Amino acid sequence: MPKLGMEPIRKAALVKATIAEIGQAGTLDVTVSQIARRAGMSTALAHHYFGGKEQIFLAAMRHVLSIFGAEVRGALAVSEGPKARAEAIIRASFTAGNFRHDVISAWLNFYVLALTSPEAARLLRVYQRRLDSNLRHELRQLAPDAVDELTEGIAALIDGVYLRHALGSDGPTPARAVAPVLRFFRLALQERGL
Amino acid sequence: MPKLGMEPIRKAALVKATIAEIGQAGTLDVTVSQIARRAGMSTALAHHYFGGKEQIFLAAMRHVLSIFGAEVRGALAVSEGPKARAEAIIRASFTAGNFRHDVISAWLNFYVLALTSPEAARLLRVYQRRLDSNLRHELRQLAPDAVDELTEGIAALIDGVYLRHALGSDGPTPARAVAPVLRFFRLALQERGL
DNA sequence: TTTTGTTGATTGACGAGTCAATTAACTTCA
DNA sequence: TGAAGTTAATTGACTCGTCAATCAACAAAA
Repeated sequence: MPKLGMEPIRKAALVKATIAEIGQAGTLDVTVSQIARRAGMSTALAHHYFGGKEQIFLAAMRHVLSIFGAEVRGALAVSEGPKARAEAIIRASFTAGNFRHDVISAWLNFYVLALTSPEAARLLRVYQRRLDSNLRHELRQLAPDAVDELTEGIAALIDGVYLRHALGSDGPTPARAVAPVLRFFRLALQERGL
Repeated sequence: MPKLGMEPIRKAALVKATIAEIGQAGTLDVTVSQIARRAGMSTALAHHYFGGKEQIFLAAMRHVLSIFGAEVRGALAVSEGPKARAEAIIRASFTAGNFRHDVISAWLNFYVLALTSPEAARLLRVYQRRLDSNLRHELRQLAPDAVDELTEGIAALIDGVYLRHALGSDGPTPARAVAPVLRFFRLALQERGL
């Protein structure tokens, strides 16, 4: 049975299983053995590859973050002009994928983890900064004198709307979620005659 | 030691200890015995009064929520006119108390818990609805045709800004946090010539 | 003496991490 | 080519710790 080159395959399977398991449990309170079982291997092997539970979680979070980053880059690649590009960034935060139950679970638990795990806090800051600087780059070209305000407002709105929809009683509705953010953005531009 | 009428005192002590303990741990992963010890009693007694761990947490959350509700009512009581009252509601979400480390911790963990505990989800919805209807009541008098948009935007902005400041690298700064929300509010009014 | 308050001790379950041992695939060199 | 040696993959069984919950029993008040 032992084939060579299994490491990346197994690691990927564990990451995927971790996200699924956290999604199903709604908590970080999932056992290594649950994760390992879902990924089709023994607990010992999970430990062998990742070293410990927290490192499994962090790998899973890095994965979610990297997908998100790719989506943003993808959206930017096909958008021209600062206004369209800013809107693309906003939209990327509200794709259907980001509203999958397990992804929501991962995000919320990630926030909590960031309260205590320095490594998680670092990762989170990377995400925040990237969103910030992406937005800022476009907004500077639209309203140089109000970049800070606008960036702060839009970034916060994104997080807030996401949170409300993720936790809302009526399930997540990606399409409806973007609306308020875009409205704010356009209102702000309009006010400046753009 | 056994004095009568201990129940409310013990319960209050446990609630307070729970919040403190969650704050220190940053997680809901605190043991009943840690809580009980901090509250100055045995684990058995904690179980005796609350029945179980989850019920202790929920009591703690109800407490945080009720304090928050009281603050909003207090702020409303001294504000006249829809504009001032709306601003009062906004400001109430950003009092120093809400940015205490342990309260932040409680909130984030509460969000996570709401993903799986129906009772927690119910409580959360109570909070969300109250904020919504409070805002809506004032906004209707300012801009009847845009109540929905405005309420949604402001509520989301409150949550988002709170989240960002709670998790931001530079510690929470209540004063700076309100600014973007008030800015948005005033901008929206101004746009409507109010 | 019944009710309320209180605890130490115990139980039963579960979980993270470790280890020794097994298997298969690759490598080397006689 | 094929025997001997090396390394990656993999696991079952085990350790050690922890924790929620229960219980039997004691103390004080009413």
